[in-house]
Amino acid sequence: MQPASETSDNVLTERQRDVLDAALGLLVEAGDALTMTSVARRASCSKETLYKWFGDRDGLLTATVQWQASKVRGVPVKRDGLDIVSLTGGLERFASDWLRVLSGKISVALNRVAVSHAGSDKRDLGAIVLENGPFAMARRLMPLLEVGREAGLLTFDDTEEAFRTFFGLVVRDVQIRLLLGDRFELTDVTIDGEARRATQQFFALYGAHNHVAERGRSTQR
Amino acid sequence: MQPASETSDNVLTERQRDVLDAALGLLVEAGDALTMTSVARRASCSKETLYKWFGDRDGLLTATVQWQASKVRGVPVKRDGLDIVSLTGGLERFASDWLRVLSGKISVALNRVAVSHAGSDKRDLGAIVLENGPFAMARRLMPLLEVGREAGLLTFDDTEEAFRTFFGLVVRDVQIRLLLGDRFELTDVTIDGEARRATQQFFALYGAHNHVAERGRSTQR
DNA sequence: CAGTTACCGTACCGTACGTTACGGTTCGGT
DNA sequence: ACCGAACCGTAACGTACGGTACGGTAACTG
Repeated sequence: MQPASETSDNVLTERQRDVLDAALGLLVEAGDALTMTSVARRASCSKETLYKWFGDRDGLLTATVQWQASKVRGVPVKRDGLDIVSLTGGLERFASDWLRVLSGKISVALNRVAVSHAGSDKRDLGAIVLENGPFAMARRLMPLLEVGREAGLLTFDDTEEAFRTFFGLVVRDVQIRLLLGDRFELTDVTIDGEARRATQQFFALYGAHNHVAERGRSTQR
Repeated sequence: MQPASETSDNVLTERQRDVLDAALGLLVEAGDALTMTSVARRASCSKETLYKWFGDRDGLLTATVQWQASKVRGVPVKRDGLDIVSLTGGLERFASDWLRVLSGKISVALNRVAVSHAGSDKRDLGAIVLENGPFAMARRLMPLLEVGREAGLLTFDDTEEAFRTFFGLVVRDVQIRLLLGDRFELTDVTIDGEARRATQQFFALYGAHNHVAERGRSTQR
């Protein structure tokens, strides 16, 4: 009765991973119109097996989202950068990677299905995407920000506040426009430019020895 | 064959508006699980009438979204503020209104259904929401920004760039978290604080006679 | 080799829901 | 008073899809 994918560990056979990859592809192509039959056909497996492994359709969707999430656990940002140059580079690389993932077909498809299922009674895909999206980003970036503060390069009281501002400067309206189906030209060079701009603006707001940062700081909280 | 709602004008009888209000309420409560039967029952009308007026389910959804959009055409921002105080106030009020709408149940429900239907072959709800959401905001705010620039209070080359940065500073991760089902406490006082912070940070980046603005400007585009 | 397990392929069942059809009622126009 | 249009309520139809059952096959185990 308990499907194997219920366990928090990723105990998936290679075959199961193949099936989930097929489901992922179908999710990207067909969105929420994905059916159990189509997954079975694409993965060359029987529906009975799908139900045995994943319980029901929701379980399959959940396992698919978790499977993708487990694949994108990015490399942690290095904290060795104590000078302004490496901190800037770290932030820029971070923003660049982030925008690249965010604008990918898989990310858009996953966020779409999670949004449409949010608020449902059953397993909450929104929480999973939230956990492996924005929250994971925060967990990875906030230590870097604090290292920058300890090194005297950044000035802020609330690390989460600073992160969320960085989020806003990087993402802006890109994600919501992609989710709403706006055709969006995001070349690699554009993304790098966006990352550079966001990082510069972030330093303008939170850089140490900056009268603007002092002003902003006095009104925080 | 052509439903009445196909015309770009809002030629809706009072009865039709009542029906769409019922559909709107159902959309907020049940999300995409809204059924034709439930709308007919809630609005005390027959399904035959729904099909005659709106063509099919997609037509009903489209008309509902457009109906809500036609209701929120906000008051245009006054452009008479040429001094820094009224410009700041205008931006703050704008940001505050925006966050309030964005975090409302209706907005979340509409964005949810639009996101889940985006990329569909038929009528594109995503385009409608995009047009009446972010794009409408841009059309309303960009003139104000340009008035501020002409008055020597703001400095930027690309108005749309400036607007998108303001967007990022105001919205940050609020909308995506709401869409993904994150429980979010947004009291009125919190929203006002956010609006004030975003406006201050925007002035820090784009305010005239600000060395930061000059720096940022030199790297734009 | 017999038995068990795991799986594929397919056929099948039940139901929910979009869509249509129809009888009955109200109401404005003549 | 009569007619027709518009509309309500409900029943009925068709289908798509989630979920289940079952026969067949290959591999593994004793």
